[in-house]
Amino acid sequence: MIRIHNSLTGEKQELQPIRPGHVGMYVCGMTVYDSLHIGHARMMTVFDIVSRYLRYRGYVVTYVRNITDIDDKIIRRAAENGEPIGALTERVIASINADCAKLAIVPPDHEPRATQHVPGMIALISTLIEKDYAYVAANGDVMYAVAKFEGYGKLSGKHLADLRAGARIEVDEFKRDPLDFVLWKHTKPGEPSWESPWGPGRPGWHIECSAMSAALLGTHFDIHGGGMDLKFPHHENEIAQSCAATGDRFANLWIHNGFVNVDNEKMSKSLGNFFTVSEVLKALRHPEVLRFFFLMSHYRGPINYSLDQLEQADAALRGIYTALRDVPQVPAVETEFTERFRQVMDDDLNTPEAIAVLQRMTREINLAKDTGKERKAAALSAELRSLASVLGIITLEPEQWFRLAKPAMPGGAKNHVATPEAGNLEGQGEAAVVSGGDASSGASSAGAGLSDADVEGLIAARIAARKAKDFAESDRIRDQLAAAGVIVEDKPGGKSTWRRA
RNA sequence: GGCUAGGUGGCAGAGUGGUCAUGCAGCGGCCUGCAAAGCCGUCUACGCCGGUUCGAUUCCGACCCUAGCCUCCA
Repeated sequence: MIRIHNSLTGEKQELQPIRPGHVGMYVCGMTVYDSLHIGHARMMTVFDIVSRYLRYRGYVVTYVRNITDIDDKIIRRAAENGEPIGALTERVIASINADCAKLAIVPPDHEPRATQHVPGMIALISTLIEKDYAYVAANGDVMYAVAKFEGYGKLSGKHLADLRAGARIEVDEFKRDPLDFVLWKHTKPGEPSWESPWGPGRPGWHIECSAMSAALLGTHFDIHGGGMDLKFPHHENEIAQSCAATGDRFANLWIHNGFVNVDNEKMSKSLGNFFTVSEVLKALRHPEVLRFFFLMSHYRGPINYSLDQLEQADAALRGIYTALRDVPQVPAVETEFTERFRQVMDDDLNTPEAIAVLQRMTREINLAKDTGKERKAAALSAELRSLASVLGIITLEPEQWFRLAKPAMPGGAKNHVATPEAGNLEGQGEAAVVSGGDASSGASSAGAGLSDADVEGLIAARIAARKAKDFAESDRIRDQLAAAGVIVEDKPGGKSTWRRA
């Protein structure tokens, strides 16, 4: 039984798919005017885990994650850049897809774009007007009449009266109620527009998701997700639109992921504490480190971004890969660890606890190796890899992992400056991090620059020296390797392995 | 002001009404030519005040503090 925290009720509830065995999930994706930052990446990773895990548990999942490709910010950015809107959005979408691929985020089944669903939005707005939930304001915009919808505020726990009392919104003379929101914006000079019964214009943000989810998942589906900040007003408004228009229940379960903070504050451009994925990946041995960092804490809580945290993720991964080294490949067999893994993941996707299970397995493997139980070590390793693959980690062969060097980062987190507002799409072409399959990788970023072959040569020389009991020479070579960022580990039987620091 | 999350050991971060989180760091051992890695052992916890209870970090109430939202935001 899988239980998930439902933002609508504030409690964990059992996942009971509307269609047995099938789960429909809609997640609010990106407005594509700038590259992916690590807050977005966490959201992507969280819902990637949800879909991966549900599939692992045997459900057929239809995962929809939309792309908002028409919006004020996009129009403004395109104008600033002096490029067509389509060129901007295509470029940004490509860069986001590249980042997601590095982070092992499985592409959703559908990535609808708002501009492809305008007719559906127009139909939805027409219905809302017919049912008297919406009206055409004097300025030509179509507004949603919030007061007409009885359940407004249920998701976010807000009351209309409180919202009005605390309203800091400038009073818009065209609105009947300060809380009413735009469904359709009448066209303004130089902006893209679509024909509609209310004249040329473009859709408001909230209606996009109502239309796209209905088009791909129907009017009643299982899971709706997104970032915490979308709870109000975006998701509240979606509910108001969809339920009012269709009379159906919309989403059963609402999942909201927590934020990535920097110095315990939300990342934001105004604070200048904003990190793009491509920038962060340059400081990491492998993108898996960032993914692991996200998984180290529960998806609903906030996480504080720091290089120190990433170091810990790197160290934790090293520990797991170390156990998997020099273990023969055998078929995976389920044990009590698998059972425990499912138990904790079934309980609201507890990835930190799932990682703890992997780490307990790591110790068991090491112990088995130390006591000569190689079959047991191999079996556990296979099981560990199998479980890790559900989380999308431990994707490399251990020897590949240990040949990757951690890029040199001068200074600490403070030197890890925020991305400037402009120009952070530059350099998308250069790979920030070597990929797992890249054989000749690693060496260049280590600074002292020993190739894998150089290292192997020195290791062989050192083994010979040790065999001859020339420990002075042996230690000299080890120091030489250490200076180049290579750590030697001697094994029983006169063998040695190595890894890059 | 309203709403929503939180406050756990040096750090990160789970969880539980009375035996272990886990990782990093520390300390003591084993192993090693010496290391490294690994293994074993070990130390520093549950914001504050009441209440329920044989017993609460875990349940209830008040309080303090932090973050987010209430305007576009993953």
